Amino acid sequence: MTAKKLTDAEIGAWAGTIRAVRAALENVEAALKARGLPPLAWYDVLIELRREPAGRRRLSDIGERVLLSRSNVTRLIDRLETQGLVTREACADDARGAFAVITPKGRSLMRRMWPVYHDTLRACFLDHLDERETARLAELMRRIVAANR
Amino acid sequence: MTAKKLTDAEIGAWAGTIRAVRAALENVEAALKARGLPPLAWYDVLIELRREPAGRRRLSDIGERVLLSRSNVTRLIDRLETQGLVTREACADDARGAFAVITPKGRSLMRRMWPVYHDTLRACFLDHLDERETARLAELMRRIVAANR
DNA sequence: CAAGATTGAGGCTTCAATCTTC
DNA sequence: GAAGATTGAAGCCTCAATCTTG
Repeated sequence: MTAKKLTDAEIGAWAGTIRAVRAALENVEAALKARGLPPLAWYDVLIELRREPAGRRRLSDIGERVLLSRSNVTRLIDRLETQGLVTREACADDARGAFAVITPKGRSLMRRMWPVYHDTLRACFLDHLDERETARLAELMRRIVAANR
Repeated sequence: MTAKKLTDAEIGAWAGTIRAVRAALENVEAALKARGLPPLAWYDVLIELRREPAGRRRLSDIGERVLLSRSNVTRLIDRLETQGLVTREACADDARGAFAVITPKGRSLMRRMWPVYHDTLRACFLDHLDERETARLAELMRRIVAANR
């Protein structure tokens, strides 16, 4: 029978990371809402579309790439489509598939959301790390993500 | 007009941290579910009750302390109460308030959940950091959390 | 009026079932 | 049969309104 104990540093690393991410995300969501802007999850989808030269991506791709809410992509795209931020396009090679394509209105929304996202993320997270810590944190988290595949 | 750019390291630190936390949490939830155990949020509440000598805490306290889902505590406690994991108790000093009290069944559930939580957390997160990295990560995240108050 | 807690409504997520196409 | 996507049902979260007590 093993003890299954964690050290104080381990508890601090895990609980602290969760709390820090949550606090930053909550502040970003609050800042967006205060300006009448939609949730961060919308930005998260739109940016993945905008990364592509054609401004579009398969729905199945989106679910894998997105940072938040791996949830039902179909209905998330439904909501963006209702707002005119994306359109759906049939897929030529694979008739099962569908593309989501970012619209000019979608690109315009991103330009309004970015400053809010950027400023809040700096104030609530990035500004509290120096350059070396930022680089180390990135390396370390990349390692963990890579191990979880 | 400012550029509002982030460095690659900053993007990596932020996106990487979110992805790492999400991956670890998803793996923990999956491991619990695979063994027929309830979601981590339940453990998260129970442990806050068990920390107290009397095994109880005011509902308003719980919302502030819990790691995940700061959401509607009333209904979360409702679910735990339905399963016999906690009971509600009136508050003597303040008739507005209510306590949630962990039951023996609640303590027993925690003992079954902990090994799964522990092992998965190690495998998906903690084992990929050495001792120095763990300590630094804890310190750094503590700093960010403290700044967000 | 403020704080602690509960409730109803609406929105989002999750899960399983389904449909089409590969 | 497997993969991409959609749908219905059920559960959970969020928000505002409410009730009670300080």
